Amino acid sequence: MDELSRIFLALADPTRRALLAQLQRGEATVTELAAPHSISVPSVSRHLKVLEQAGLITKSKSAQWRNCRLQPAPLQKVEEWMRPYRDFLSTRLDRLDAQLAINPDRPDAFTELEDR
Amino acid sequence: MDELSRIFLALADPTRRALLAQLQRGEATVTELAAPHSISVPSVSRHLKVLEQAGLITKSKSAQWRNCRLQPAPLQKVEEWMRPYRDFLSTRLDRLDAQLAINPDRPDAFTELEDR
DNA sequence: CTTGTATTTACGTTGATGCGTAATTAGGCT
DNA sequence: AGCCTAATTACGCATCAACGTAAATACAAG
Repeated sequence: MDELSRIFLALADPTRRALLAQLQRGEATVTELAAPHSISVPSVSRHLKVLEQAGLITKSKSAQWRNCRLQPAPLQKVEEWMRPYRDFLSTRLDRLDAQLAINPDRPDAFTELEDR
Repeated sequence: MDELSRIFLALADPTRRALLAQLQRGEATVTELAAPHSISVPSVSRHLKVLEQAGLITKSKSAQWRNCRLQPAPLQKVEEWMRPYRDFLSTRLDRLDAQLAINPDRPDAFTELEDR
């Protein structure tokens, strides 16, 4: 399992994305994070483990509490992976818009023209 | 299954990301997309179905061929989802303010935020 | 040392995922 | 019609993901 797959898989769950959203407000313990959810605390703990193994969060222990904190690196990796697509799709859309202004009946006649 | 989960789940597979990378070069049929991979054509067809249901590609049929093409909307949705995280993680002062708003009585709870 | 709290791990179940092979649908061609 | 190619769907199988309950671990305080 490569790193990007771990990151995307971690993000592919609404509960885990909600946990990340909670952590935007600052650090939080496991029970604090579990409170707004209807699922059990062990389930939240497992979700946090997935997020941790994806590098999206880190846990620092003080006594029996684990303070969870957001980490920026994985999301930066996602940005890097997306960059060529954003460049490609933006230029492609621009050219498609231009083509639609000229030939509104054949928007797909433009596809093979693009080589990068 | 919400839309973002479908998108992230579709991206959480190396084969599917490789298929998207191939489509950066333009349209391609199913067999063309399957050629560089060691898996079977039906498996690639199923992967493409996942990508299609996530909105990442569309298929236009001409005769018995399906021309697959990249679609920008889902990746833009991912960008939108990531934006608040990028803003949050970029500046340390924001984190400090957020932490003070949540835990005004425990100023030492965010001392770890100052490293890095 | 015992109790209470926070968290993780174990266990069993359920549903989803990924794969290859085989069968099926669909279109073009002679 | 018959045949060939492209693509999807059906089937069986193995693996993995998510959940709750229950047990286990870790730590602080009485």
